[in-house]
Amino acid sequence: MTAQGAGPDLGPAADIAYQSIRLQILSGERPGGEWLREDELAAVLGVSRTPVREALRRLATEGLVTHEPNRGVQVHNWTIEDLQEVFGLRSLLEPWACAQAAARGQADLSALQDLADRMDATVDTPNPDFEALTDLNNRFHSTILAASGSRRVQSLVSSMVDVPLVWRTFSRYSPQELRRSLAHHHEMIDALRANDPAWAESIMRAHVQSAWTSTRRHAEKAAGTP
Amino acid sequence: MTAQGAGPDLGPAADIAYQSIRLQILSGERPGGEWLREDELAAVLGVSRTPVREALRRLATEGLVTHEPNRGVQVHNWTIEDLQEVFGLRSLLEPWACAQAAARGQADLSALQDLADRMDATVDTPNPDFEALTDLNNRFHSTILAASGSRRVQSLVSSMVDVPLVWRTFSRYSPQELRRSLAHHHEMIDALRANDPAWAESIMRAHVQSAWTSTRRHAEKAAGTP
DNA sequence: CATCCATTGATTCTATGCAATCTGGTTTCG
DNA sequence: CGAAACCAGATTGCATAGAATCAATGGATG
Repeated sequence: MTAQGAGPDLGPAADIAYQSIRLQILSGERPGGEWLREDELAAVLGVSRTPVREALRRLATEGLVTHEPNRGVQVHNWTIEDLQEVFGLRSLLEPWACAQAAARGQADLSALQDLADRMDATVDTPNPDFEALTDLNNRFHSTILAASGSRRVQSLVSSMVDVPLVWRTFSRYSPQELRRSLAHHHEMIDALRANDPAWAESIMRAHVQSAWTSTRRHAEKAAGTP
Repeated sequence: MTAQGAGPDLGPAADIAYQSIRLQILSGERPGGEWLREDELAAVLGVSRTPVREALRRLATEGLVTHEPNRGVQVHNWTIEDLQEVFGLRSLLEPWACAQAAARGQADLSALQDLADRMDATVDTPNPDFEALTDLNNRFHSTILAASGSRRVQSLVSSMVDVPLVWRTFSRYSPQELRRSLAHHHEMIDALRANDPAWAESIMRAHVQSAWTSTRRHAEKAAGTP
């Protein structure tokens, strides 16, 4: 379960629809290109079409699905160019947010430390739980974004961070990449504690860039063998 | 009339509702803090509540209104901190997009030249039409964003650029600021023509930052005398 | 007199029915 | 035989009615 940081603030039924459809897409249950019919989703989820429509519109603004007027919505087909675009923006926004957080000095360092430690512990098991790892990672990044003091950048990034979740799963990381990623987290905490914006920004950028390299390699390999 | 670059892709009624409500907010007809009742808007606009709801949800994601569950939506009250946040993000995203456009070299230079020239002509009249100027300016920035090749950054910025329109009106610019702003536009075209990403990025950042300084001065003065 | 609770009014949220629109296949005409 | 018009099916878009929820008011009670 990927606990989302920014609550959708919708009604109960619309919230159910949003969360369920989003999860079905992220889990790969609804592959790219598939048409999402309002009727079918409403029946499956046990709600009416109205909240389903709201959820779909929201997912469209987040880029998870594309909405064609009078046609319907289909789940977005992710190309390498899409991933490059998303990581390009993340590598711009997240470092900036991290620098802001360092400058303000209001980051919840103990929470970050806790999350980083728990990620260490999760990796140090025989069969790491990559879902739990992803969840902890999301919460780590969310906490930093929250500390930036900009609600806008928070919602902007959080709508992008889980988008390539199908690709950027930790299970594809090499042990070396995994260790490096966790080390980045600890270094970020140190940079924040030192109130050093430049440091915080740099290490976050390195973090995102390295993730992009891993993801690209994975995506290119997958594109070669469809 | 502020022609929006990215079409909302909604139905006819929902589109009408979106455009109308958005304009009423931007024009100041609906002041900050006012509650937007679905019934009243539907009656005024001559459509049903359903498309009005869609429009409101969209405006909420764009930050023009805030949506409180089971309470309704009210138009956002803009603080100086909000403006700072928006300009901070613009000064991050727009220069990046400009650099991307310069690197790709696919910008529609003739269109940009035309827009910049028309802005010059508009300013060179006895009583400049500031609305037309704002429209041309929006289209100039939109064109550059489109040339960046990233649809995401395009929609991200376009949802922020017209937000503080009540504040960032050219009518508050001094003649010197106005000339400088127009000069920036021409310099951007030169940088794009030279395929010089660093130059393009720098001049765009200067452009946004100078706009922020003008806006801040105006906003602070207005805050002092409510 | 202050506080708590119930009731009321207004508004959003959900459900459902109808109209508008698009796709695909069939027919008809040149 | 090819192409354009057309009809049928399905799906979205819109409208409206009922259900759920919240703030506010008034009265009862300690």
